[in-house]
Parts: sequence; structure tokens; C-alpha cells
Amino acid sequence: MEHDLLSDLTPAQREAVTHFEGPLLILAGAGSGKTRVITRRVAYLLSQGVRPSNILAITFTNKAAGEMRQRIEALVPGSRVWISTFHALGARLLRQYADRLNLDPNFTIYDQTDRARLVKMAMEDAGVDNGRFTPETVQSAISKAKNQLLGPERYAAKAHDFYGQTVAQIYPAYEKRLRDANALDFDDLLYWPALALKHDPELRSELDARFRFVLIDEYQDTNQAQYAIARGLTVDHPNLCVVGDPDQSIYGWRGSDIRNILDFERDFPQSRVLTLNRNYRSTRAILHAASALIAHNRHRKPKDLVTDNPEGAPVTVLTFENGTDEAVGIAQRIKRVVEENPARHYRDFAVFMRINALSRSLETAFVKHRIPFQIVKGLAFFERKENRDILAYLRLLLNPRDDISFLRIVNEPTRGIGKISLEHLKAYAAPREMSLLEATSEIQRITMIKGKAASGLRDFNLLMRELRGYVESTPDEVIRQVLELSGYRQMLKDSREEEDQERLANIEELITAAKQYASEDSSRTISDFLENITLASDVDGWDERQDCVSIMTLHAAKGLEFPVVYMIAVEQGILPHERSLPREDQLEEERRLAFVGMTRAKEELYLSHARMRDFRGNTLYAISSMFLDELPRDAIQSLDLSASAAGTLSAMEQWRTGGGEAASHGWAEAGVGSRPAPIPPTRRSDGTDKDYAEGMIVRHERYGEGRVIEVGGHGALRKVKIRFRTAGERTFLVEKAQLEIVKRG
DNA sequence: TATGTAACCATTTTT
DNA sequence: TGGTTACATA
Repeated sequence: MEHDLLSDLTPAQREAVTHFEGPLLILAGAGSGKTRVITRRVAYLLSQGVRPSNILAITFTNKAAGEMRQRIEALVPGSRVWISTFHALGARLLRQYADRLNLDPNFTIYDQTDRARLVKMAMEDAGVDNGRFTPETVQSAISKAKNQLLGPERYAAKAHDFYGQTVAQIYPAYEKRLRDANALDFDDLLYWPALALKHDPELRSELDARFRFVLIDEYQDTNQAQYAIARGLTVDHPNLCVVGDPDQSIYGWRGSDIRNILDFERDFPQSRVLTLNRNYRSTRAILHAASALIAHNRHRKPKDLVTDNPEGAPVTVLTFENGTDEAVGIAQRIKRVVEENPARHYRDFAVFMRINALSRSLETAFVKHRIPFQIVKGLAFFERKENRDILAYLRLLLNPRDDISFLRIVNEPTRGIGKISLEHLKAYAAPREMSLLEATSEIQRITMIKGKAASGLRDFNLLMRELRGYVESTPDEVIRQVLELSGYRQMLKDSREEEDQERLANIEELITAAKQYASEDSSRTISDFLENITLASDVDGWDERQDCVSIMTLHAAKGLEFPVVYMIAVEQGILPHERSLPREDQLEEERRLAFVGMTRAKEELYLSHARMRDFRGNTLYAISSMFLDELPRDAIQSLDLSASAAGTLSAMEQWRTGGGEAASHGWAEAGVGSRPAPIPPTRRSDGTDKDYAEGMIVRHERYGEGRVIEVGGHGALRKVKIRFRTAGERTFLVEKAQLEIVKRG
């Protein structure tokens, strides 16, 4: 048994697996087999007689948790180790110990959208008229505070500038709203358990004893609240094993604190540190390029990844004319390879993007060329209006105080309840500390509401009462009843709109999903189903069994691997993202993001960019990413497929090398790796009104007035760079720009 | 109150 | 470019 667990491991891996008690930090480079190490380690602990219930393993996504569970099951059948994400752990602990925390165990978990609405309400409560403050920015400030375990009081004490003070006013109102609605937000799932572990010694030691061995994956992406939880669980039994890679920390914007991993040795004395730097995943060429890139991060401990893998094909930089060409070009290349090479399947390919907005062009191209694909965005299906509506019914059913859900569905389908009536209802409920649903029971006392609105609210109240009789039914049955009794099905069925029939089909699919979810474990309730959806990550919806190309964000790609990877829009402003450019730490995080993407590739890696990119309506000049310049020339080959290159190259595309492994050195002499040549001029009539020169003052319909600071390019690609008073610097194509000349030089 | 149209908005990454 | 929200109208 023990022999099986260790026989195929390297000495370093074996040491990580067999380390028994005491803190352990495993610095696991990309592709170094860390998932294998963690699962083996759990199996090893079990083989040493540790009880399954004494082990807690934390993963970054539910999908990863499920996979680990399966692998452990394969090694040690029947063991019931607790494996989940931090958030799912938090939710479960909070429901279990609800009474000690003065919580109602039926609390609702509010997602991003709900939170934004609640923040908006809280802003009104606090009397902050949202001129400069958007609910989203306030929400993220509150989120940050909670991640640092700062409650409203301590946050207020620390708030010095106007912005912080404003948020400090909204924060308590937001918390009150949450409490009143018996709801928690994502951060609360970490915040409250962390505080409980700090302030409730009895609970802390109970949990510490329960989880004698704790393992945390992706430790570089934990935040302070998560750190506090890990800490609290490992005081009496300091058997904490964390696995991570500082080079793959990509969630700093979400509050993750890279210091958690950097300071581990200091925080956990007598800890053992092991490094896994042998990569089993990628070709040398890919590793060489990725390593060279990440080496540009200045705030980084130098670290080398080594491999015995073959050199492989060079990393290829593809240049396209525009975003459409890029999407179509990649789709065609993939299709051609799959059709010509029987060993390649669509599932071998992945396309990564920095921002979701880029998925549309890919979707269009893949549909057009009939290439099977899936866009990995788990929540998208549940975020459709019709599904959100149904889910809101369910949430209100389980938690009658959930006013956000109440407001969403009280008039869906329409029951003649308008804004005015709801204002009256709120005015009645608020001073009485009642929820909106509760207030509908006393509708006859609210004299301001009459007629259709009054009867509508009464009907709604009766509906919810009736539905409550079904909460114990199977998840799919509950949803079915909601769909029928609410009149939602009738509404969609009666609609003449094509779209509404599709919506009905989506809800049917939701029922199927619920049924399937329940079938895996008969004890699962509708409440479990809801929680599962809310805590789902994007990759959780990814079905790797399907033979299709996977399209996802770089963030979603973390932890995955594919034989062939395309990274698109490797352009300045996108990767690195423009919002990250000004700050070095954020720029370095972008570089890590690129590194994560590159190291997902096992055999082939393509980095593409376009000369022009359509963005929110207008076509902008795209500059290839600085990260491409940071790749060593001898590690990449370039392939220019843009229209401007077509003039010099006879074929649609022309490799500058023979391609493949044999030529992996031949292209260096050919001067490959150099940047695409300037665009050859194409004549066009010169509108005098578009004859810009530096120093001119122009006006843009959206960005207002600005000064021309640069003019360049030729013909159709003539561009003009303008520094706006308020909107910063932007570059436009002269031909397309909506500019009005205010003052000539 | 419900519906349609217009202006208007914002647009990273996500548990 | 497209989705959402505000407003006017029936």
C-alpha cells in the first residue's frame, strides 16, 4: 500500500508526501505534479492511521475538490475526507454553528449582483447620493475591508481620506441590510468563521482537534481572512501543509496576499520547506519562454524550472490584422489540424483570453466554422434572467427575510404591483422591523395600497405560503412547483416572443440540473442546490469529457493543462491590462497571469495579437504586448498573417522556418522574432478636415477636448494619438475617428 | 401600471 | 459595439 503510494514519485515529491506532523510548505512550480503530491499525501496520512474525519483539504475551486475526492477515493476507497473550497467550508461551518454566532442557519448567500443592489440601498440609507461613488466601487472597498477582517468600526477608525470616510458611512448600513435580510455575502463566509476562531476559544479548539491535518492548495492566492482561518485551525495541531507558487499568484485584486506564502516560514516556526521545480508538463521550448518572461518580475525570488521533456516546437507569435481575423484564423488552424492529424482532438485545444469581452469574436468564429467549443463560464447559465427569477423564488422560500429576492420576483410575472405600491410596502415594513414578505401578511392594514396592487400582494403572500409546503420535496420538484404555481410557466407559454420559449426551455434545463444534482446524493436539499450554484466557480461548469475546444479566461485556466494552447489579444492594454499598467505590483501580477497561461501548454503554445482591435464600437490601434518583447528571440518564431504582411508574402501564411522540431534552431538566423514591419502605405483621398498635426486641439464626442500629441501610420491605417483633459491618452484611426478640429496648431 | 423607445452607461480578472 | 436604465406615453 505504502509502496504503491510512493514508488513512482521523485525524492522531493516523496518527502512532501511522507512528511508527517508539523508545518510544511511545498513550493510547487508550474507543472511539477502538485495535485498528485497532495492526493498522495492525503492517502499517505490515511495509511498512517489518521482518521479521514481528521483531515481537511482546501482547494481553490469546487471542481478541484471533486477531482481530488475522486483521486483519493481511487487510492483509499470509502474514505470520507473533508475536501472543499474555503468558501464552502465557511458556509458549512456557519450553518452548523449558526446559533453560537447569532445567525439564522437558513441564511442566503448573496452573490455579486445582489451585493451591488444591497450596497445601492445602503448608500441611500446612509444618505450618500451616488455621484462619484458607484455601488461597485463601494462594494469592492467593503469587500477588501472584510478580507482584512476589518468590521465597520475598525474600518471607520482607519478611514482618513474622504473616500474611506464615505465608505465608512455606507459599510454599517450595508451590514444592517445584510442582517435584516438574513443574508451573508461571499466575504462573510470567511470573515465570520475567521472572527469566530479568534474570539471563541472553545469553538477554535474544537475545530482544531477535529481537523488535525489541514492541507491548502493554491496557497499563494489566499487572503488575510483565509490565513486567519488556517491559523486558527492549527494552533494545537500545527499540521498545516500548504502548497503554492508565488509565480502563480493572480488574485491580488481580490484581496489575496502573497505575503501569506512568502512569510510562511516566519509565521509557522519549525516549518519544513520543500521545493518542487521539476516540470513534467511542458516542452523545453514552452518552459524556456515562460521562464524568461517571469524572470522580468523584479519582486520575485529567482527560481528555475527544469525538465527532461523534449525541446518541442518553438513558441509561436501570431500576428493578425484584427480581432475577427484572429478568431477566424485560430478556428481554422485548429480545424485543419484536427482534420489532418488523427491523433489530435478538439479537446486538446484551449484558447485563453484576458477579458471575457473577447469571447464573442471567438464564439462567432467557432460557430461559423462548425467547430465544437465551450466557453468556460460556469455561472452564465444561472445568470440568465429567467433562471435568476426562479432562483429568487427559491431563496425567498427558504429565507422569507430576503428582501432582494422579494423585490425581484414580487411582480414577475406581473401582478399589478408597481413601484409606488412597493414604496408604501417598504414604508410600512421598515419601522416595524418587518421583512417585505412579512408585511404582505398585513396588507389590509396598509391603507395606502389598494386595488390591483393590494390583491396582487395578497396573492403573492398566499403563493409563498403554498409553496412553503414543498420545501422538503426534492430540488427538482420544488422548482417545478415554483414554475407552475407562480404562473411563470403560463406567462412564458402565452408569450408570442420566440425568446420566451427559449427561456422556458432554460428553466426546464434548470430542473434537470437540480434533478441530476439531487440524484448524486439523496440527502441533498433545495438549499444545498442553491448554495452549490452560488459558490460555483467558472471552471466548475467545465466539462472536459466533451470533445471540444475550451475557451476561458486566464484566471479560469489556473490549474489546468492542454496539449495546445492559444493565448489571444496579447496586446498592450489587454495583457497587461491597462488598469494594471500604472502600478508595478499590478503589472507584475499581469506578467504572472501570462506566465500561468503559458505554462498550461504541454506541447504547443501560440501567442496571438492583432494590429487593430475593435473595442466598444471603435477600432483602435493595437500595440503588441510588452510581454512579447520580453520573450527571448531564440525561443519564439513569428508568423505574420495580417493584411499588411500579405503583400510581401505570397501565401496566406508563410512560416519563416520549416516548422516543427527539426527546425528549432534554423529560424534564428532568418531574423525571426523581430517585430512586424511597418504597414505599407495605401493611398486614400486626403480629406483636409482629417489632416491632423501635433498640437491641434480637437473634440471627441465622448471624451471631450484634447490635444493631438502624435500622428503616425499611413493611408487607411493613419492614426492619431490624443491626450484628453479627462479621459487620458487615446489613439484613433484617422479614418474612423469622430473628431472635430477645434483649433489648428 | 405596463410598455416602448431613447439616452446613456460602462467595460478586468471572481469565490 | 451592446446591454441597461430612465423616461415618456398609452
